[in-house]
Amino acid sequence: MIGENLKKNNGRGPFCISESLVKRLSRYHRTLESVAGLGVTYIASRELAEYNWVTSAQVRKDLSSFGNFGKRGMGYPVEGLKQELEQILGLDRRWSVVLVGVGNIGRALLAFGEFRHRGFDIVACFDIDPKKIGHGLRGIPIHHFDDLPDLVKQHGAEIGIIAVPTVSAQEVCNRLLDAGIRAILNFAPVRLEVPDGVTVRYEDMSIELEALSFALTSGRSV
Amino acid sequence: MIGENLKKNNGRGPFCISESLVKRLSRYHRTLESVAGLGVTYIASRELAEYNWVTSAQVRKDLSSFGNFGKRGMGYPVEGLKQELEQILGLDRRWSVVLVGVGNIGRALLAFGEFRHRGFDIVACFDIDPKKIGHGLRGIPIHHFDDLPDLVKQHGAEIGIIAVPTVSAQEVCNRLLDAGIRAILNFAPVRLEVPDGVTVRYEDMSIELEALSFALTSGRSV
DNA sequence: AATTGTGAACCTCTTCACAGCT
DNA sequence: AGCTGTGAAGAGGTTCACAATT
Repeated sequence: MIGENLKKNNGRGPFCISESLVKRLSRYHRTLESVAGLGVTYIASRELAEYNWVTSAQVRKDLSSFGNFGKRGMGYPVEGLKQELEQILGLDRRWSVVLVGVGNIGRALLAFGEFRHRGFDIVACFDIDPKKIGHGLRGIPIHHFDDLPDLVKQHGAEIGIIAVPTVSAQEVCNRLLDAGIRAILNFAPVRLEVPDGVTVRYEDMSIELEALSFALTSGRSV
Repeated sequence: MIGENLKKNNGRGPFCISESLVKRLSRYHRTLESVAGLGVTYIASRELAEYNWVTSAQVRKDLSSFGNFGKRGMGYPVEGLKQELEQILGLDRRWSVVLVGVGNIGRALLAFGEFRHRGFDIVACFDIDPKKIGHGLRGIPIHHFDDLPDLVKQHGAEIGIIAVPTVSAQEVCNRLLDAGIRAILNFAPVRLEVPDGVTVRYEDMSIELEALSFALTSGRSV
């Protein structure tokens, strides 16, 4: 969905980037993190490609939509490219995240240390069940959902995670938008209605298992 | 990646189905489950489309790759189509799943009741940490990883979930393949090397947060 | 000699538009 | 009249292949 050459519209404009491109950039970034640890200073598109199961042309095209980061004959400078990707992806800072719904998924996400490690801090979580309020999990307090706006403002949170039952997801989404949240990770298996300028990503683990079920049943790979 | 009309190759052949098509079929199935509960008997492609944020042509094309399930002038029979999709997706049975790695993600998945609800039973889990062995979680025993082959056979498990650190993922994958597993859900952020006929799905929650980070940083939607 | 950056070709998936049923 | 099923057209994303550069 790249409308035009992004280099000519750097950081501006309403251009839509394909989901797959952003995911690939994230993976390139991880690869760079790990090879940087090994002392590698330059990496060719071919190597970056092998690690991520894409073609080298894909890597070059992906990177070239954001700038000319490589040196012909040498490849890409590992540290430099890593930093460029961090700027592009917004990984050169930490993000405050609020979590709504402390049921099975919610608790699982709180236990999942990887988010913090990747720069995303769950600063507060919310539920409507009075029995859950107050009992902090892993040092993160559980608040009543009504206190959402205050706490979002207080923590400067910019990302919301929805981990409530499907029927409540849209309502929770609306409240998050009211509180100023513009980016949502939704674990409820339902499409959310949001205005322009708000990004929603969907995480649906059951659907991945169903894809495996399909593959085993049909004998086709997916 | 639909090679040819699937109706003419029904259930046979090495045809590859696009990831997005399978996911849409799963969503259609869920929609049918919920409208079936409301007593609706026929549903038009337009309605099915609205629930899932796709076009009605997309719905018709998707379904028509597997058969002629609709009645012109009326739409699709809810119950009939639901059953067809269950057959196509392999959701007309239960699946036995083994989970490898009882760290944060592993425990989270065990706590996540949705899998069982959708027909996937985690029948055994595995770890290499002797301190964890034996202590069952939610009635599911934790075995030593060495016992994997026996228990896979014993339970007739066909799906494996990998929830171990990145460095061990490929090794665990190989052992799962040795044990006869042909479908894997991998939570480690690394591409797995597998032979033809094996399906791997990747689940990477951090990458979704990074996509949100990108959207907020760049002002572009994803 | 090696590797990037990129226009063009290619391929896959989505949407259009309408013939064909009910 | 209403809706499906589908060939054709369109859009978007990927790969090819080569000129440009170090």
